[in-house]
Amino acid sequence: MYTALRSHLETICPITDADWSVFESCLETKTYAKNEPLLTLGQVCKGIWFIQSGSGRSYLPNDRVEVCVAFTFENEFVTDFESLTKQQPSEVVICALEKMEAVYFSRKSLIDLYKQVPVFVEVGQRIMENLLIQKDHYATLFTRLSPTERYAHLLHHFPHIIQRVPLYYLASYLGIARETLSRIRQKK
Amino acid sequence: MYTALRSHLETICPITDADWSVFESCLETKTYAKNEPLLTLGQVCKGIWFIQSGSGRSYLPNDRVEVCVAFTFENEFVTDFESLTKQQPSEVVICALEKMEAVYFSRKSLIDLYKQVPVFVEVGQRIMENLLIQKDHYATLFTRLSPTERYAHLLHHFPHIIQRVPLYYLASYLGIARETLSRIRQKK
DNA sequence: TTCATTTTGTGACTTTTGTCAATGGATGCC
DNA sequence: GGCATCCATTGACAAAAGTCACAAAATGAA
Repeated sequence: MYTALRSHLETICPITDADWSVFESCLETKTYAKNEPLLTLGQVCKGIWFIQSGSGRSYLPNDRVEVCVAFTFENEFVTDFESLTKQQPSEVVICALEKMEAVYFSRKSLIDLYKQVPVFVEVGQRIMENLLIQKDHYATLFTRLSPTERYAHLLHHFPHIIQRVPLYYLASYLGIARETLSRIRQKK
Repeated sequence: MYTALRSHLETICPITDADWSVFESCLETKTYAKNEPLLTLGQVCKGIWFIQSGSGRSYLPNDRVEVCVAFTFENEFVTDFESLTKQQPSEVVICALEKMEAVYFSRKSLIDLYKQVPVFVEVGQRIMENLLIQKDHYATLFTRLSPTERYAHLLHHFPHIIQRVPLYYLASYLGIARETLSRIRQKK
């Protein structure tokens, strides 16, 4: 069971069958219909999802307009990191962009796991490192590049995002108006 | 010695005198003149600095224009996280914005420390969590807010940055032209 | 102080992007 | 199939920010 998750983790650190079975007992499969929320506004995030199929969208519903902050796909983790670590109400909404099947594990079970099976501490560390580096790249995308360059960057480095995400969400993610994105795409 | 660093870490997790003395033996004081580099372009980052006095600036020298990506002050850590964790050449330059005194510890000594004194694993985890949340806020600053709002946000949440950083660096950090920042400040 | 250098501010103009309104196409539901 | 809704595109115009040129402060060194 959960072979995709296991092989994903094994790219970080080898895991023995015994260690894996401890982790496996914390896992739970969850499915979501298109547009169904994984986490709603103001809810305290209690765990982490690993997407087996489908995709997710994280957005800030605050202002008059939604702002998409992340898209997540197969073999990626999704959570509201700030709400999860501080156990405070979430400011983001996470919902299924497409019909989604995910493996879910709670923060509580993760904390226990860290005590029982130390190898997972290192795994968690590595995942957090990668998340931080990703966030940094995303931030850089906005400070350094013009809208046209931002789109070109996605096209080059993350073409699957453009293929699977509606353009009006993509525009929001890139911090530009839908119409501007339309014109950028025409020029190509 | 290094009381500022110790009390900073103790806000995260209590540390016994015995544990602290192990850590202390890894520490080294370094001083930098104004504009002196801590880390240059292409260099592999080997450690982490904790600023005791003064301030630092991290910037991308890539394009024709420098892009400031971070300012760091007393009681904050500074490093190039990506270069440090992947041990690859740095794409950012870190230099002293003002005359700086810092406590330095190497990645190598940190890895040893994690093995010898497990409490520091948790400390490291927490620091990384906070870094990730900070980065996320910075990224949001750019996707959600207009230049005027970005400046207002800094003024409200990080007034010390505005007080101590030259405006042309600040403009670069905010992703706007120097002149635009000048005009935003006039309007107030 | 004086001079040179660095940093900040202003005005005129250009370019880019946003906004509004309308249209066309696609999709899904009955 | 027909209809309604959602999404993407386009045009005209407005607003915002960038660029260039230059001036005014501020800073620092001799």
